[in-house]
Amino acid sequence: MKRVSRFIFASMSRKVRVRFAPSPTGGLHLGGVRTVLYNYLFAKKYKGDFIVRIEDTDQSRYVPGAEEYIFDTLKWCGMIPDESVQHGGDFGPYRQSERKERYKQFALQLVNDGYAYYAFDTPEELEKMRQDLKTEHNPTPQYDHHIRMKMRNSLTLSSDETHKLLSDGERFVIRIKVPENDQLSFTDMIRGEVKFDTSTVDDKVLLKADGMPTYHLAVVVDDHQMQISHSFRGEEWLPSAPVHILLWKYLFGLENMPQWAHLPLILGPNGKLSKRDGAKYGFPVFAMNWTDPKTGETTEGFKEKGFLPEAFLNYLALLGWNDGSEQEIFSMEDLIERFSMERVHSAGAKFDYEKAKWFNHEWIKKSSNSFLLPQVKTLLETNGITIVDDTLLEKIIGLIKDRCTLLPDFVPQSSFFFQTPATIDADAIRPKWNEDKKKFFVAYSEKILNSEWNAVTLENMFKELATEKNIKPGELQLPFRIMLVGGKFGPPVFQIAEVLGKDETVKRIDGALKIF
RNA sequence: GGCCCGUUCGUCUAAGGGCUAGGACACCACCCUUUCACGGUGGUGAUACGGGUUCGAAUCCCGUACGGGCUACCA
Repeated sequence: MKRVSRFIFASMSRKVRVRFAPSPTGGLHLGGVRTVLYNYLFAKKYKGDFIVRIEDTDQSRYVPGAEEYIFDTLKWCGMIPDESVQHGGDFGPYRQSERKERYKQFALQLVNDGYAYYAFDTPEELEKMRQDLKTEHNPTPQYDHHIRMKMRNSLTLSSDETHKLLSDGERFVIRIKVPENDQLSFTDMIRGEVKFDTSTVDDKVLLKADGMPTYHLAVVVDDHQMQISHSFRGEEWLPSAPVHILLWKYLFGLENMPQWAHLPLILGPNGKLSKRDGAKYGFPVFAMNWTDPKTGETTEGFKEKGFLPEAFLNYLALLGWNDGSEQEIFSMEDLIERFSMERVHSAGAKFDYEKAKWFNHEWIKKSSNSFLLPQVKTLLETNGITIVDDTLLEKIIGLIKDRCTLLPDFVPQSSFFFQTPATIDADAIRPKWNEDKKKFFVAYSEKILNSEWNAVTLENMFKELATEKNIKPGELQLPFRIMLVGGKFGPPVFQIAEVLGKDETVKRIDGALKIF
């Protein structure tokens, strides 16, 4: 493992302020949630601010409901922003579409300083350029220093022509003028020094024809104005880092640039984890259910699948990070205490649904019955089981939680406590069933009618009677279970009887005896 | 194609030059349990390859291979 950031913390003099900057274009997937988590942990660890900024500069990709969804997800995860569209703060607005004018002003400043230029090329002209220059060795020609002087922009046009086009209202963009032979580098908190040769960097658009900034301009301006100290984002942003370095240099000074960490990607079973393939993988990719407002199609989320947020985040935290010990179960408090960016792995990690489920199982087992109660209760009620006695349900939860990996498992594991089993797995008993056993149960159900009602007594009476009748108690337990539960599963059978109560137990024995 | 990032059991990972390469998930076996689980014990299983440097390399350097990302007026 490469560890690089010792000196970064030494130089961490300013207040820690980090931001999660999602684009509201759909559901929040695994990778996004982990990015939030690392931001959140880092902020809380250093008593800093966690900011959520909505990056909605692409109006064509605006999806209604997506912004709300993001905040709902954060709430479910228990990661509450200190500043955001919903939480206020001194550095707003926190929606980039509402900061439009600021970006333009900086773009114009760059033009004036000679670091950027107006470009009037139409989409058709750009397409033509790409087609004309395309070769086997260069399948995707870039708008860069090689060709900028052959295009229609303020570098090739005279000052008068440029002004005329501008005053005529001709559509234009502003592009950064990337220098030709510059070596750029920065120290990534996870990867160490990363170098770039500016000759391979293209003249990215900074301000679009609709007046909106692109990500490149907006992120730099906002990170500066919001006084962001550390900037964490996915590895897919690494190639555009040189553009951002240049902008920091031109606009606000390299010394004010946040420390960067480019997080490794989370991969699916066959490489890149894609939002669309959620159903195909057989496991969710979104944190919560997401319904596409256009198609009406719903993609299942971890929440609805039955994950506890604690477990979901615990697993995500470990996907690319560990504290060096062999501990795997971490609460949010633990994570805040132990987290460090320098121990984040640099390689991508494949998402393992089996392990995710294991974490959930662990969290269910370690959660108190009362903590689980409201969630299980809701689940049962949506499945048509009315809960009248919370104390009883709590007891039942304690009996069955070892057997539940996902929250919905509580339904089949507990429904027989509330309803007479709809089906009885009689086939499991019939082969070994006989008249003696039947007589045993007739006698047993009579005997327990007058008995003290607890698991221990029930079990003792069961064994005594079996011995009396010369039958091995073990051979009778499975039939008894089937009578009460309907199948071969569930907690110890006498505990089930205890919870069921005298009347119901006797009733189920009688009912089953008619079928066998 | 170019640029950037990466590479330890199937998967997530530990090991900051000195090891029988450790743990977890999954899998298998056994124990516990006359249900299903939990739990316990054990097992299968990895340093991509080739060169250096060194007494000694998973670890440092170079190359190769492979994987991933980026290459939009998307983020």
